[in-house]
Amino acid sequence: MSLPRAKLVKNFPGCPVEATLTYLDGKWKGVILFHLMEGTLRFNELRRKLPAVTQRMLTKQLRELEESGLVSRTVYPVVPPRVEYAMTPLGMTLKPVIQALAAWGDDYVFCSPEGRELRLASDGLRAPVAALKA
Amino acid sequence: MSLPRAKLVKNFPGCPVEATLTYLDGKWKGVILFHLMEGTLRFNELRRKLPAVTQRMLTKQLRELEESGLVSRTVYPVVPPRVEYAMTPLGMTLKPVIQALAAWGDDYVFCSPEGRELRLASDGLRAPVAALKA
DNA sequence: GTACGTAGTACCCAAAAGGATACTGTAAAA
DNA sequence: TTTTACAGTATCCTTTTGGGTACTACGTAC
Repeated sequence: MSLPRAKLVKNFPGCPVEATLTYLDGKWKGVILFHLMEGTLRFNELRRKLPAVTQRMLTKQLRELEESGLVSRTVYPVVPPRVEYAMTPLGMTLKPVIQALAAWGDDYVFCSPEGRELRLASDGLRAPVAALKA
Repeated sequence: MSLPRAKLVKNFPGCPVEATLTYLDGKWKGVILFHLMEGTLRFNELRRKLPAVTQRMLTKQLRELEESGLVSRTVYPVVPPRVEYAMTPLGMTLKPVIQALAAWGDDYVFCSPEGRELRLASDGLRAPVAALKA
């Protein structure tokens, strides 16, 4: 439809940040995009990369990503079935975003040794504070 | 506790991307951070910037951001009450992330003229495709 | 003396998100 | 002949998230 690229986003009940987060929202979308950035994957390949996800959830998240146009789904009519998931060109434009998210996570988020709990580098952000000046 | 900055994140049931998203997750956190990046705001100032948020939700989201250590809350014991919210140094490290999210939102997310519905620039990403090669 | 602005809480409810489990059909491998 | 891998669905249930409304206290302005 060749919409004029009017930044109608300004009317969004929030801001461009929220707008983007809308598409990344969902428990597994971040990881999925992260892995697909590296290359096409089959359904069960993805599943193995996300040990904790259930089949149902993986399917759901992939369908949503597909509907957004960020990920493509290609079915090969063979048996056993072969379905490949890949980033679309539009999806690839998210690369800088995913990289920014990953970089921050690497620098500031830790798992407590015991379990699954996350924690921020709140202990004064010793080393990281340098990055602040840069 | 001066944890060695071991990247325990590698054990996270997802990846650094998910880890970061964990902290941005919540219907209003993105917008709040976006606005606080520009400077300290009082509770009702924020509220005016987010016409659609309810008092209860704004409070909740702010408390969560405070608990993460991304935002600080300063109470001035005067009457009427005065409470100021500001980014912490740790919160400020999110700036590149917020900027990346905002940039992508600006470029690729549109509101349909009618209403509140979001849509991606899926019509072939005409202009944006150039950015892909860069 | 009533209303207003400030920064919230408390309580209840609806909707959405996520999870557990079981089931499908085909072909090749064991 | 049973099992395995593949890529899912279907059904049900629990948890989380978000929203609506009413209430608070205090001091000032009208």
